[in-house]
Amino acid sequence: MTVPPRKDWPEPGPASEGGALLTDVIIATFRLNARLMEAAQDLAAHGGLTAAWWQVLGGVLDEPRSVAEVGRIMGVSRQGVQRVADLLVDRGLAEYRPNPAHRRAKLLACTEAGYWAIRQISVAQHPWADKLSDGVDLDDLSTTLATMQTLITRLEQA
Amino acid sequence: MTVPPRKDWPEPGPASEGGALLTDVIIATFRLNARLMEAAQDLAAHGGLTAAWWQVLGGVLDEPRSVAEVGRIMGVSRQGVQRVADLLVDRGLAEYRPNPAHRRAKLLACTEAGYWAIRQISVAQHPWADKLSDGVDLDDLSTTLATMQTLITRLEQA
DNA sequence: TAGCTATTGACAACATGTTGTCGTGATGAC
DNA sequence: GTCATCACGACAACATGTTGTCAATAGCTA
Repeated sequence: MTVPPRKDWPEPGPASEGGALLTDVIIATFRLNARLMEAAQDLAAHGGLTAAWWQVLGGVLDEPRSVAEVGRIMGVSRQGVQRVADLLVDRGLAEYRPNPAHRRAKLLACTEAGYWAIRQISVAQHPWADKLSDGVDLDDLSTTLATMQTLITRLEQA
Repeated sequence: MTVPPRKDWPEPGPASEGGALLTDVIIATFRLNARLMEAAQDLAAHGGLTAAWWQVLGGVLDEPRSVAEVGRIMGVSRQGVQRVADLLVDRGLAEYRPNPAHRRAKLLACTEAGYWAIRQISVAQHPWADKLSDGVDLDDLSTTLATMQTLITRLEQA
């Protein structure tokens, strides 16, 4: 899924100065998210994956998990994870293993081919992240992170 | 489309300090985007719209535009806009008008019902934006906006 | 043990958005 | 004026993710 940039988000300018600034931050968030998802697609392609496959495979890198568990971790419905997981198993990037704790809920595990694909991606990702952040003021980056997390916390409380 | 929060985005930590901070900013961007989209859905519901409908309708608030033009403005394929536009016309929130410059490419225009729906949304949106930004340091918000825009610019250049 | 409840996977329907193809209409070069 | 090219809408196929429903399974409680 791709979230496109919103040029004409219909904002009848909020009264407060903060509200006005926030509006621009919201628009920037949408645009930045779209660009980052594009970049994620490009990076994932280095391992022969899509961003969605990368995400699911990333959820079982450290240890095998049930499909529903991966869904919970990522905040996605288990049905969506299920479809991707079946595709990954189809292509040999992951496999289902018997779950000693639950007969029906098999465990999804990353195969050697899966780890290889992830490794290919990280090789491309490393310089990408360094290059993107190069020259950006560290304090500014910290402030940005803290502010975004403040907004996230407020939105999640409601 | 909803972009879910990534708890386990597979990052083999970049070497530079900036790269590491950037990784957290990226994760925060995904989470914030997801929360904002949820909020947009809630706000849009106040006008009986979905976020996608709101977005398309917002693209023709100031003046009628062809479907392809709206798609370009929003960075979405014209086919996606077309589907939503047909739905909006179906429900009387928008209408097609003859295009003097192109016989086939009708102009999508907002109807009175459409403007009313948008108005309903803005009534709910106004206090929402003020409340979300209330108490957040204005300088921090400015820094956040500038930093995000820097990242966007870099990503769009490549 | 028996039964209730929550979790899980399977399946279907749908929403949103993308890409590809095709025919029509507009535009510019000659 | 004619023709090549491009823009646009229509249609189909597909990708991704959601919700709803159902049956099987685990776990808890009486």
